[in-house]
Amino acid sequence: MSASVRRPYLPRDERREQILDCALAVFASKGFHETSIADICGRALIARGTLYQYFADKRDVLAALVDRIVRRVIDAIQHWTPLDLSPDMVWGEEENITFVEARCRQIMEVVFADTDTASLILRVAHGTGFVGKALAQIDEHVVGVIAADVRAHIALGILRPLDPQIVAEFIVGGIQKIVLQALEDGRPIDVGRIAREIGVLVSCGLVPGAQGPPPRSQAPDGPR
Amino acid sequence: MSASVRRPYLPRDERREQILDCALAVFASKGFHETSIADICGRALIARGTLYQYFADKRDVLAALVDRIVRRVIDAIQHWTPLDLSPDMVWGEEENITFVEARCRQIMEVVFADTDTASLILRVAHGTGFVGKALAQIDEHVVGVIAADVRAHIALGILRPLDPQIVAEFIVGGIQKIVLQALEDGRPIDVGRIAREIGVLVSCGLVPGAQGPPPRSQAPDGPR
Amino acid sequence: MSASVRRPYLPRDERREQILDCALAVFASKGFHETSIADICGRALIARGTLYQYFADKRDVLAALVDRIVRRVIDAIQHWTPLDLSPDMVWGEEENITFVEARCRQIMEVVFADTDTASLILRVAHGTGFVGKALAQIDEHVVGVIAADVRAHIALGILRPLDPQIVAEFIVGGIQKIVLQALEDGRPIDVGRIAREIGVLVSCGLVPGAQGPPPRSQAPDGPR
Amino acid sequence: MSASVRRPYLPRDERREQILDCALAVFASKGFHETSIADICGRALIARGTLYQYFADKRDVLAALVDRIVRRVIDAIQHWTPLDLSPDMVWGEEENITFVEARCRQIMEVVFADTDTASLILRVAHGTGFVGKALAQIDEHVVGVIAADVRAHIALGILRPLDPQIVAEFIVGGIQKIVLQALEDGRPIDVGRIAREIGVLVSCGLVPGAQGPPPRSQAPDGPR
DNA sequence: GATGAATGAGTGTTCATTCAT
DNA sequence: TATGAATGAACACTCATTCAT
Repeated sequence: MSASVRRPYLPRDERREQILDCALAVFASKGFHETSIADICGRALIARGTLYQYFADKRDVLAALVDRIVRRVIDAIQHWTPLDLSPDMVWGEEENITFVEARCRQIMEVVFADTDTASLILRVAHGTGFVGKALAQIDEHVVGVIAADVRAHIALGILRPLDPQIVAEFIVGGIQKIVLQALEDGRPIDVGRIAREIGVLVSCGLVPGAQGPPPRSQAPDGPR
Repeated sequence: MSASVRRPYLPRDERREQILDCALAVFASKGFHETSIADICGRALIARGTLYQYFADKRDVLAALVDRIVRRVIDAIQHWTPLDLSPDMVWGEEENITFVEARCRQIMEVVFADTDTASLILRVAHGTGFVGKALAQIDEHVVGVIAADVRAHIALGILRPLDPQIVAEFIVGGIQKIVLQALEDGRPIDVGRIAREIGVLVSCGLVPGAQGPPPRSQAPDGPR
Repeated sequence: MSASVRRPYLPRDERREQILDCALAVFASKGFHETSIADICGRALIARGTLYQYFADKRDVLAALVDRIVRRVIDAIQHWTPLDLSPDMVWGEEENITFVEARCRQIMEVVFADTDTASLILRVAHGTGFVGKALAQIDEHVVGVIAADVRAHIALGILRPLDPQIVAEFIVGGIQKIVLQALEDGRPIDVGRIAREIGVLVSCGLVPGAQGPPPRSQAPDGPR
Repeated sequence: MSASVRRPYLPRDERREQILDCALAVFASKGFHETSIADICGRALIARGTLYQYFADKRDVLAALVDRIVRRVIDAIQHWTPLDLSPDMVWGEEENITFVEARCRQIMEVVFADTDTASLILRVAHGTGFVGKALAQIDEHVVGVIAADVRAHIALGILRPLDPQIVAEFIVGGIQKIVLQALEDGRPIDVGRIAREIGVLVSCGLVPGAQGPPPRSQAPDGPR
C-alpha cells in the first residue's frame, strides 16, 4: 500500500500508520511468524530500531493492527441498516432473500476493505493465540447481528424456528469459507452473485418450494 | 495416548506413531511455531535426538502428521455412502433433509476423530504454507463430494439450480465454523442436533414453506 | 592483533576486518573444524550473534579469509620482477643461482606475511573442499610463474630441457615442505640461507661441476 | 577395496582389517571430519555399534589406520638398499642421477601403495592434530634417510657441501607436491619419468654443465 | 558377536530487542 | 527522531557413543 519514498522525520501518527500499513501487507502475505521485523522495516524504509519507537515489540505491532481492523469493522457494523420490523410490513420470501443477500454483501464488504485485511482476518487470525481473542470480537459482532435478526424474525413467526446462533454461525462460516477459498485460489470474488446465491439458499433452501424465487437474468445455470 | 516409561526400546513403527501422537497433542494446543522439539520429546519421554531418527526436521514432523490425517480423512470419505439416485426413488423434502443431515454428521465425525485433530485442521492449517496445501486436499475432497451431490440432484431437477461449488463451500464452511467456535469456547458439540438444524436450513431454508418439516420434540425455541 | 574493549561500536568495515583477523588466528592454531564460532567471537570480544551480521555462516568466515589471502598473494605475485631476458645479457651459473634464490625468497615472503597465514595455507588448506579450490589458485599462480621462468630459459638454451611443470612443482613443494617443517618444529626460518641453498641446488645440482659456485663464508658444514 | 558381501560373524582380525580398509577409503575421499561413523559402517556393511567392538572411538579408527600405514612405510624403508660407498666404487654424475632416481622411485612407491593411502598421508595428515604427530614419523624417516645419504656423500667429497637436512626436506617436499598435485588433478602419475627428471635436476641442476647427462630416448622436449 | 534404538552434549544459527551515536 | 551495530536467549539439529536386545 504505502511503501512511499524515503521521507525521514514523519509526523508521529503518520509514521505509525505507515508502519501499520506495511506490517499488514507483510503479515498478510507471509503470516505472523514468517514475518521478521526486518521485513516490515524494509518495506517501510525505516531502520529496525525506529519501529521500536512506535511499538513495544513485534506482537504489539500485530495487536495494533488487529485493533485497528476490529475498530473499523465494528464501527461499520454499527452503521448497518437495522432490521425493519414495523408491523405493517409485508415480509415474504422475496423480502427475506433480499435481506439475507444484503447482509452477506455487508459482511463481505466489511471484511473486504482490501485483500490484505481479509487475509489477515481469515488466515493469520487462528493460530496466533492473542490475536484470536481480538478477532473473535469481529465474529461475535457479526454473528451476533445475524443471530439477532434471525431471532427477531422467528419471534414474529416469519422464520422457521431454528437455533439462531447455529444459523448465524453457519452463515458467517459459509461466507468466510467462500472468501477464503477464493483468496487461496487467487480467484476474484463476485460479491453480488455469491450474496444472491446465499440469499436464496438460506431463505428458501435447496428444495424448490411452491413459490420459490422468480428467475433472475444472471441466474446461475450449472457448475462453474 | 502414549506417555510410556523411560527408554523402553520401542519397535521403530510404534515409536514413530507415538511421537506423532505426542506431536499432534502439542501442536494442537500450542501451534506449530510455539511448539519446540523439546515439547514434543518431553511429552513422548524421549531424548531430543531420538526424534531425529524418525523425522528429518521439525517441519517433517508436522508434514508426517498432516499426511496421516489427510490419509485417514480421505480414506473415510471414500467409504461414505454414495448418493442413491435410482429413478424409482421418491425424493422429497424429508429425504433431502435426512441426506444433508447425514452428510453433516459424516463431515463432523471425520474431522472429529478427536479434538486435537480438529484443532490442528481448523487452527494450524492456515498459516504454515506447506501444510495449507496438504490440508487443502481434505477440504477439496469434502467440498467435492458435496458439490457432486448437489450437482447430481440439480441435474435431476430435484434441487434448485444454485451454483454447486458455492453451495458446497458454504455448507462446509458453515459446519467448520460451528465446530471451531465450539472448540474455542470449550463447548461440547451436539453433533446430532447441529446436523438436523443444518439439514433443515439447507434443504428448506429459513422461510417456512407449505410442506416444511414436521415439528420435532427437541426443537429449539430460543437463543442458547 | 585486535582484542579491543567491550562493545565499542566499530564501523562496519573495521569490525569485519577485526573478526577476520581473529578468525585467522584461531583457525591457524586449531584448524577449521576444531574452531567454534564461540572461539572466534571470544577472541574478538563480540557476541556470537554479531559475527552473523558480517558473515553468513562459519564457512563464509573461512571463505572470506581465504579470499583475502588469495587476493593479497596474487597481488604480490603480480609485482614480482619479471625475468630479464634481454639478448645482450650474460646468463651464467651465478646469474641463475641468484635468480632462483630471489624467487625462493619471494615465495617465502609472500607466504610468510605472518605465521598464521602460512599455517592456514599449508595446514588448513587441504581438507575442507571449498578452501582447497581457492588456495589452489595460489599454488597455481606461483607454480605458473616458476614454470614460465624455466620454460623461457629452456627455450633460450640457457637451461637444461627438463619438464618445466615438474621442475616448478618440485621447487614450490620443496620450499613449502621446509617452511611447514619449521612451522611444526617451532623453528625460526632463515629465509636468506634457505633461499641460497636452494638456489645452488636447483641451479648447479648436487654433483660439483667444473665451475660450481664460489665458496661462501656462511657455508654449512654439517648436519644441524 | 573390501566392501564385501554381508558376512556376519567374521573372525575378529579380519573384521578389524576390513573396517580399516573401509575407513581408509572414506577418510581418503572425504577427509576425517567430513566422514561419519555411519559412512564407515555403511561401507563395511556393519551396524554402527559393531565398530565400537573393535575401536574405542572415531579417532581410534584413524589412529589405527595411520599406525598401520606408518608401520608399513617404515618397514619398507628399512629394506631400502643402503648406499654403496665401497672405496673402489667410481661415483660420477651418472651414478648420482641413477641413485637419486632410485630413491625417488622408492619414495613414491612406498607412498603409493595405493591412491587412498597417498591421499590420506598428503591431505588428511595435516589438520588433524594427533595424526600429524604419527605421520610426521614417516617424513622424518624418509627425510632422515635422504639426509644421511647426502651427508655421507658430502663427507666423501662426492657432493657439493649443502645443508643435508634442507636438501632432504626439499627433495621430499618436491616429490610430495608433484604427487599431491597429480592427485588433486586426477592425473595419473608417471613415476619413472618424474623420478628421472628429479634425478637429473637434483644431481646436475638446471644449468647445463660440461658433462651433463646423456640424452635419453624418452627425454622431455617441452612443456606438458 | 552383532544390532540399531536411544542418548545428549555440543554447536551453529536466528532474530527480536537494546542502546550508543 | 532515526539509525544500525551489538546483543544473547532460544532453538534446531548433528553425530559420536552407549547399551538393551
